[in-house]
Amino acid sequence: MSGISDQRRATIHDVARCAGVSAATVSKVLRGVSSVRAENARRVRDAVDRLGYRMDPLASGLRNEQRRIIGAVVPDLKSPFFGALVTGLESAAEAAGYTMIVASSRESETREADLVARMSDWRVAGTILAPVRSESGLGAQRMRALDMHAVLVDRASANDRFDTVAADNYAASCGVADLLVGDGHRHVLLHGATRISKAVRTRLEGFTARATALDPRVRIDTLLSDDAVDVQRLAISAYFDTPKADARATAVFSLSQHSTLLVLAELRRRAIRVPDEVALVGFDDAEWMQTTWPSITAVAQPVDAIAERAVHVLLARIEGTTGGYPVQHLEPCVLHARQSGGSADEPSRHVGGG
Amino acid sequence: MSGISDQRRATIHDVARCAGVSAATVSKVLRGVSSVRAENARRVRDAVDRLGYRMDPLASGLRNEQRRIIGAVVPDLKSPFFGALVTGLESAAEAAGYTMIVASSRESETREADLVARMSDWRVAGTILAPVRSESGLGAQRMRALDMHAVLVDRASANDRFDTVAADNYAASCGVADLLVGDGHRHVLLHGATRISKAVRTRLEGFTARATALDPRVRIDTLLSDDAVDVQRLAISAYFDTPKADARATAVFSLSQHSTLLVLAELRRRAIRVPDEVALVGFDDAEWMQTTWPSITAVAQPVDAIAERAVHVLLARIEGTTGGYPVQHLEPCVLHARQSGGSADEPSRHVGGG
DNA sequence: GCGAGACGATAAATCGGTTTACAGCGGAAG
DNA sequence: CTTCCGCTGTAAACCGATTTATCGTCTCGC
Repeated sequence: MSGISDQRRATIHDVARCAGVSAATVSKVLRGVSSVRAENARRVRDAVDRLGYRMDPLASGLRNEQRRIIGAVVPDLKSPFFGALVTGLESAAEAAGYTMIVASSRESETREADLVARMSDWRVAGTILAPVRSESGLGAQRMRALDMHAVLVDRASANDRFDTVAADNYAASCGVADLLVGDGHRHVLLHGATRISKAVRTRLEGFTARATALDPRVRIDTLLSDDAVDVQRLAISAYFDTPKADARATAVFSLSQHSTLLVLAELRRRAIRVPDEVALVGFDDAEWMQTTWPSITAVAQPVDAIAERAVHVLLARIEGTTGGYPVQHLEPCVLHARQSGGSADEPSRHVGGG
Repeated sequence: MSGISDQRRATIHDVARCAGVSAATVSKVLRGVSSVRAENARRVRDAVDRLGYRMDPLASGLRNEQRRIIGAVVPDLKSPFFGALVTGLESAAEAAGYTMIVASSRESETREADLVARMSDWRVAGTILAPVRSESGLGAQRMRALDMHAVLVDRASANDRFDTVAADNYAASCGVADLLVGDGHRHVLLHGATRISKAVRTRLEGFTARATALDPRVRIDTLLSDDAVDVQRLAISAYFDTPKADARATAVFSLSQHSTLLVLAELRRRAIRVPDEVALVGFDDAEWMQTTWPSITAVAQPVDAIAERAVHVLLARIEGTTGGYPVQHLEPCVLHARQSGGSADEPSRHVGGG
């Protein structure tokens, strides 16, 4: 409050006095507990309106062991993926009457562990953690030690202590294999430009397994690194430098958004026609991929579904309605077939799920 | 807490008992107040370590009028700009010993006003609002009514009640005019694809004023709309359809990131060479703009500077070290001259500031 | 008419800290 | 020797809600 207008906020006692009842009665009315005479309830509501009373959510939770707060820790708020995730989490939490506290670990595991501890300081009812590395990283360890309610999201697979929610990377990559191999490609380049997280590894495995199953003769090259952009660019360039056309892939499956961008730029610079000479399918969709020309065929992660599922699973744990062992949830991705993938006119379709 | 391990968290009273002093003394030690004998301070710190005590930030603030919390309300967490902004705000707030509570208004003004009120419920020390529309929108009105400490960022210009912090859109656009007109362009298309916010209008005005000042004969076309993508695409296409080459612009200044993408895609589809036939400069930089080919000349907004400034200005108000009228802060942008702008070999340079 | 039970309301305890008012103590000044 | 002051430390009040224990009242059944 900025000094000038010096009227204190109304407290529950002010409301009680104004309505001629006790604070306990006001509390009951406000939280919808029965056992209040209709007449008194009305007077309380009148007083609330007249005084413009609003409950202090902090004081409200003070006496309870847990507060109606859900913590969220994500590695990076700049990325549209986590931005969308947080937005979804916020909606779902709000719908359930919880406030969200968001913090970014900025891809640092020690910071992640700190933030988890800070969430515990706030006596959050539960925490949703998108780990920097994996389900067994520092943050998850800390949560285990602090015996917190939590759900691991995105960069996490099955865990023996916490529920997990993630995109079905494996199935989605199988879907990409179906598309490319089904389209006649027998030589594919898998390109990964980010740190090799569990998610990226799973994508690689899914594609390889399915492609090999479809046709054992399929040839798969891989180009993985998390070097600087220039180095990676050179690597891609070198790959496509090969004189014999049959020595290089006819399709690229890029395993992350960043990777898609890099490959695309390099193909353009070399004036390789997409998809005629080389088809391109990317993991992780982005708005610009519909807008470029050619538009980019990509796997869209079900970020809203992940967010909603994560909150629901967490709330179930908090309320104790689920018991027993933790569950691994996989949400189906959607493959948006656009121009760069080759075979056009194919509708978007769901791939995988669990 | 998940039930099994049933040891309550240590409270300040536990620490006091363990150290053989009173809770008040522990409180003093913890908050670095002097007037505690060195011997006692040591014993308190020992007890804190032994018990693993951590303060409850909620209970801590309960007695004070304000709590060490800063609220942030942004229109959209999915956008990298606001994601980066929030990350910066979080860092700065944390460095000052505050916790941040972030909420997304999802481009809705009524929701914005709701969130502001909710921040006030939390007794935040101050709020940083990136308004959906402008400095006179519903959120700012509510903050005024609630007499809150606040700073408006990004989509806001001078306000008679709150300090504001934003990128220096005007000066940056002047810089773009310098670049393009200086490069010989005498016919420029200004393209805006998003809702016409105050920021976009300012960019337009800055460019027009400077370009006209440099050479009164400069011709400026404008294409502004917030229609659906397809409609906009058609509009751009139509613009470049003109048969006479001298009837169309030789350079495009796109006023938002989305707009840059749209224009770029359309130029590509029509196989118009960038920058040879048409130069392109965009407002708002993105990672992909360095990676595409040609790379995109763009104005980078000083998001970290904005965040840091916003927090510092807010803290100054909270602590009452600034008085008098609110101040409008403009942070200088950086123009990254890359390939699409034409004249290469020019280093990035700061444009504007205040 | 009386005890039991249901119902509504409230005073008081509680949560975990901070702040205030005051007390004890030792040294310096008068 | 007394007084006064500054320095430490503590008990108690306080913040704004929830929850508990208690109490009065009314009704019902016997």
